[in-house]
Amino acid sequence: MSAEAWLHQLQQSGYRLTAARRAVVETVAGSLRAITPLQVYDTARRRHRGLGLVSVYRTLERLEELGLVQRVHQPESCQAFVPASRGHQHLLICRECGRTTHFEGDDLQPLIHSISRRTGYEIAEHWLQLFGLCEDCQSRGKH
Amino acid sequence: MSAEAWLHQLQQSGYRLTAARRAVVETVAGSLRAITPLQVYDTARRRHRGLGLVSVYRTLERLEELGLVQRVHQPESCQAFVPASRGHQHLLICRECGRTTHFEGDDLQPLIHSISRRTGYEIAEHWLQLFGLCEDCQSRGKH
DNA sequence: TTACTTGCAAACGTTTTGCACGATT
DNA sequence: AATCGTGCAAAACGTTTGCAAGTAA
Repeated sequence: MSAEAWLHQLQQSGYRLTAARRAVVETVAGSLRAITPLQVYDTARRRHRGLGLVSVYRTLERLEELGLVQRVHQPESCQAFVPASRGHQHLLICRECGRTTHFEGDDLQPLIHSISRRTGYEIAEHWLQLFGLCEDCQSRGKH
Repeated sequence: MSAEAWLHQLQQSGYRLTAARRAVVETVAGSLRAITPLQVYDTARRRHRGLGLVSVYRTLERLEELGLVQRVHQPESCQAFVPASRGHQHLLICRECGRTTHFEGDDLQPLIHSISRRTGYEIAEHWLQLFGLCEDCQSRGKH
């Protein structure tokens, strides 16, 4: 989804369109990689000089509420965000560059049912994440 | 695995057995729930009054290196630890009380291969986590 | 005796909050 | 004009580091 669509959705939700929000949205909506608030700040500042780090946090929070971004959990840190997928998808993350790709999960329902029956847990949610190297980082490593 | 076995393994790995380590190990090894360093500190202090929070962090770090504990990533926070499973297992976590259960993953290899082929990523690791309510918390909720 | 380990205090990096000013609607 | 949003500064967290004193081997 494009930055414009995100901005539109923010506005539809009763939020005002400001230079700070535009800068953050335009930075994150276009990102293929998981980026941290500080990285967003550094990049978005090129679009809006006066941007404060606080506004990055506040905008990311709103975008997360609206389901437009999601936090990416990784072994080393859980501070980065990527544009969210529509519907339930799983994440494939490059350990090197943070590039993320969404994919449709195989049908995990049979497994989930079986675990639920076996353990007595009522299962509400699941995360499936794959970590590896994207094509670019593979070839970069071979040089 | 028991606290004794953990202590033994620490010693085998060249670490000294101290009151601080004993207190932390005895607290974490017996835990069925994911607990944070601060929770470990509060609990372990009952066993060893002079314990410092710093030693909790340092001991958890060692235990993680030795593969005796693992960090649990959850939507709200990624600070908690549980005793690790032997071999590759997946986690089932109670959203309410943090109780964790390990389970053998279904065979995800076919899925992983197919994603790898489709995306060009070289996949090195995967996480599968289920979130829900354990039996105790389900019945507690019904009262 | 030696080297490792400790707890304290201070430093750190990240995230949140209070607030007066500024901007959007 | 009214409210919402901003950036700054400061506070609040969780975690790490430097260090002198204490302890296991």
